[in-house]
Amino acid sequence: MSPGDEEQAYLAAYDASIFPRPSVAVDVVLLTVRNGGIWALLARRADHPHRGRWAVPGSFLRIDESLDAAASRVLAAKAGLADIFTEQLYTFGAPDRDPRTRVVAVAYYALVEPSRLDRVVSAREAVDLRLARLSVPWPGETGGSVGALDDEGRELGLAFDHAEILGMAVKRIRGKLDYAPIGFELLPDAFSLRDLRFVHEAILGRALNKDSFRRRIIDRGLVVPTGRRAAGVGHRPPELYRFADRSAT
Amino acid sequence: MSPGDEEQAYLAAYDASIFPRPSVAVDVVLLTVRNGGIWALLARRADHPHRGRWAVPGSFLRIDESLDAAASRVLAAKAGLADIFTEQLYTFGAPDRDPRTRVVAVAYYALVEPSRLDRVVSAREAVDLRLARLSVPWPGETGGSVGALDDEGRELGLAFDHAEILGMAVKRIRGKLDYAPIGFELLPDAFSLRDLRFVHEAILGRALNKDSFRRRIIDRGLVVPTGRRAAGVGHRPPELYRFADRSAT
DNA sequence: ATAATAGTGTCTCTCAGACACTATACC
DNA sequence: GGTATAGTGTCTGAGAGACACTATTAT
Repeated sequence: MSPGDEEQAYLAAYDASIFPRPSVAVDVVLLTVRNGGIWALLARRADHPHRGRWAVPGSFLRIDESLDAAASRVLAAKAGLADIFTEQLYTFGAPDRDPRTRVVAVAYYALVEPSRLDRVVSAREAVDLRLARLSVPWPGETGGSVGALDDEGRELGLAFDHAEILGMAVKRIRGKLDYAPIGFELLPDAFSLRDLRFVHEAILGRALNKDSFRRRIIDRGLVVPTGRRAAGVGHRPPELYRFADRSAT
Repeated sequence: MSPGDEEQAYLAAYDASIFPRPSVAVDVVLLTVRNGGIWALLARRADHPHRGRWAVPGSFLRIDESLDAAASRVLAAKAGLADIFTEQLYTFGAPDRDPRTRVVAVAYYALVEPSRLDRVVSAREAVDLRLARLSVPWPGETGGSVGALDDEGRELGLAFDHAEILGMAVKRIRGKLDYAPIGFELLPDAFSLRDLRFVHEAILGRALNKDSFRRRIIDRGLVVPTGRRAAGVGHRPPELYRFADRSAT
């Protein structure tokens, strides 16, 4: 028996069903920034458990699908979105996080420009799918649970451990903002430096110095002026910039 | 039927077995720093697949065990270690990463002072369990695969996607080093600033400025002098410091 | 003209790197 | 005393915050 045959025989005899297996779900925190805050797409649960509560969109992982592919599938199915910045966030695996059965949830986060979401949310009746403003009760990158608010500023009931998942997403983008060009994912192709600063301020939850922000962004070569200016803004119109391809850096 | 009863009935009727489920494994990259390099604990695989190749220690997740608990269990079982700094790293889920069956691997990394590992590795015959120096072919936080070397500097064959898992661990600790006190996890209770700098240099893979490193560490209040000095070093003995409890900051 | 924001120039403060200099143990 | 490293003092340059000042458009 050659080593290759031996390995083939081993694999053929391997019984994958001897250990009880958890289910694996992929949940995607779709984030955007508008009105000075961070907003997340949430779906109202139609079924038990946690029926009527609001949940981060997700799906069980298919048996021949990569984790990244599952995240893309969730974004396409729940929000009709493709080509979105998406990154793995953290994996949640407390034994009792889902009362049905053991579910290990691989969480992702995705960033999208708000105008691409307006269509998504208005297409539904905004009853079972909505954008909710996040309320972050901790400063900086402390971490912890994060709530979601309805239009009147009341806390929405969140399903499972999704307050923790939202908290991890906020912590992550706050941490990445300083060294990764993620602000651009939340803006249209052309934007003023003021727009970009507002995005950063919303994510960080604090005001930034106007002048040093401008200099930092320009000095790092992250943006390129387009030569166009915004119009009809009621004051001196700002130069519009676009994200500089990182290959230029 | 009250809402509570209805939920109970739903959960009782829920059949968790209708979807095929992947296996979930927890792999732990146990890292230490010595001789100017980063070293990882690797186990030689006794069985197919990848028999004879070197793998990051791991185990299948038990059905009632949290992910963190599984990581601790792996450290206790494979290295006899408890109370080690451990943190979730990334989840690897390519459909073909294990030829036996679909396995989603939740990777952790752990940091330990090298003297605590000498016992572990010498207890075995160093045939099926060893520390291997990592060879990192990329600068900074670029990311990518990382190899492991034997005592003669030859590449060890790694199992599965474990070169990628090692790479993610190195990328993570390089990124965390600047803002998190992880260097102390790799040193005994009392250490000189020179020792600490060598740990940082080994992790980052580049030399650091002696003077500014000293000032940065002291000015941030991360360390407290013990009043003791190292002895028998052949030159002026350095002050020994200990890690300052972060509550003091 | 006025309001409002865009955008520039300059000063200061902090921090990292560089480097010179002194200190101290072991040989 | 020589050697090797510990530890301090000082200069310089880069970058952030603060602030004053000019520029430009809508009303």
